[in-house]
Amino acid sequence: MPELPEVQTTLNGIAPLCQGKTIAAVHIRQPKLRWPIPDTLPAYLDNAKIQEIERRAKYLLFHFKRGTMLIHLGMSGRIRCTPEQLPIEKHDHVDIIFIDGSCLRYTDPRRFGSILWADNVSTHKLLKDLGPEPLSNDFSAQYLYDIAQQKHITAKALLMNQTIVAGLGNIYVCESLFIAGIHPERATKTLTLDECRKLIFACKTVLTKAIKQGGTTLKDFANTDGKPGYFKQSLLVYGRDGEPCIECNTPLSGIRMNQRATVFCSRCQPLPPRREG
DNA sequence: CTAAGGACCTGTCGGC
DNA sequence: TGCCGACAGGTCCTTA
Repeated sequence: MPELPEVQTTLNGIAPLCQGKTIAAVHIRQPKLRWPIPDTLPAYLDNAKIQEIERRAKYLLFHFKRGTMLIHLGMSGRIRCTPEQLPIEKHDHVDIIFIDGSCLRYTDPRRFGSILWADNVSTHKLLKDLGPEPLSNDFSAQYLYDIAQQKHITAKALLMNQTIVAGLGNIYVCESLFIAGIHPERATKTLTLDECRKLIFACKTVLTKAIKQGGTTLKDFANTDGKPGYFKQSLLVYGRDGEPCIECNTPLSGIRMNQRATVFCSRCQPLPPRREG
């Protein structure tokens, strides 16, 4: 469940339940995630109190006095916080038990997620090059336009690149490009400032709505409170290739870009807007 | 720099 | 019912 809205939904769900709590025990049943969970993690967490939890891009940051635990959910990661330790099921890789008996549990079938420690978040390898938060004012039309001018990449790659804007993924990029009327293969050099305005607006709108609806739940279930995300029913193009465009009825096109499903409307998102004369 | 591909994993679904 | 390939919300790393 991993783009920004899903991570934000996770944060909203767990923060009230574990912020301020002190850790009594850490159980690591499977340390082999995207990277191995550091051997030193349990020692860092032992008897430590969670001061604050925040989200940066698709990472959850658990701040302690001694440093920060980073959690990335990868493709299939999930976190729940329950009043007590529930029976352990397949893929429940890590439990963090608090002194009041409640349990923060990390579950991840594909194990593309990661749990790491950072002494200093601002210099951590995985975080230091992240671009601005898409919902912040730093993610502006002028900012995007300036970068678009410098790059020889496609519009889709522009928004997928976490060093340019941090938090979008395959679903929300497809959705944003559609709302902005920009073809995913459009060369960023040809984007106008006005088109960048549209893109910025589209990204912010989609993310905000998705967060409001608790994110997108594709297959399986649930967030931290057991409810699914309801944004799936609001998806305009993702997962709908071959189906009619909601704007013009043209069957949506499905292509692969960098081995990722890409869906768009060839009429609402025309390719070379033509080039000049 | 950019593009493209592999790598890391498990589960599910469609086709034969 | 079983097997096989394709595909799934990510992203790092290596190779052209």
